[in-house]
Amino acid sequence: MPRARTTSEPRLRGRIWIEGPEGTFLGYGRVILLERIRDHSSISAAARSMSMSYRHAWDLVASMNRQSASPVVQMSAGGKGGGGARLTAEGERAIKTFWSAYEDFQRFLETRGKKLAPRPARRNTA
Amino acid sequence: MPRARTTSEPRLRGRIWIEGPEGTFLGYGRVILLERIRDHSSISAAARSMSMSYRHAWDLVASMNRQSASPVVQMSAGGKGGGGARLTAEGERAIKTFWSAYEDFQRFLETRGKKLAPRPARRNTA
DNA sequence: TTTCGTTATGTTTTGCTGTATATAACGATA
DNA sequence: TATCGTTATATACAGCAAAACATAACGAAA
Repeated sequence: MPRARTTSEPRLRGRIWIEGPEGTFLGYGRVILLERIRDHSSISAAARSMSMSYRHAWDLVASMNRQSASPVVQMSAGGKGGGGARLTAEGERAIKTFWSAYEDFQRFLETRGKKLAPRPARRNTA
Repeated sequence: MPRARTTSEPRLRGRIWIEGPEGTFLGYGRVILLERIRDHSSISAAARSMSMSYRHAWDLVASMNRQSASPVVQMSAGGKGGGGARLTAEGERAIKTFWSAYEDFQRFLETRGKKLAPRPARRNTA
């Protein structure tokens, strides 16, 4: 018995990201992380809030900092509360820059998706 | 010693694909595969030509066929030459549909990428 | 009926990405 | 100086997607 054929209106989807010399510099997940860091003033708290391992979050921040002209997150270890992290002005700009492009992209997907050639109605084979 | 900071003009990049009920229906790799199948009249030859495992290629074709109103590739096992595969008219249309959206997307990336806020020249800290 | 290269399909292995775990360094404050 | 929760970093583990490997089914033609 042949596998069932399941069709539906095809939908155009996609992703965008901003590349730096190491590969990805800013993407959807990284920007969410930056926002959480801004809100929690802590990489570990930000990671916890989105069920991401601290290790992974730290690596992402390090990658972004390396590829940015000036750091997007400023960290400090030790001291009151054990330390913390702070989103820099450059980080704020990075967030704005990405969301702006992201919104334009969503609009592109929406409008271009409507132009996908619709399949013709199935001809009667009887 | 801190890690080297390596910056460069940020570049906007991305991917698009057409989704069906199972997830991806058509993407860049799948379309290349369809073109190779058309050119070689064989799934295995197409897979070889792009260093893809036959198993993987077959799975992709099966996925596309399941999600299309009518199959994009017609296969036959046995017979002269062992059998083969043939791109259908629906498959031809799928290729055209994807490349058309893909080209528009590349244009979007190009034009929108230019609008990425350029970083200000580094201020002299001396 | 044997041969041939393909389609068809199951099983095993590999490689990558992120998670989990552990430990040291840090530094303001009590 | 002892404490505390964070940053910093190494190493081991897990999950998943693709690759690799193995084999059966197929059917035209010799």
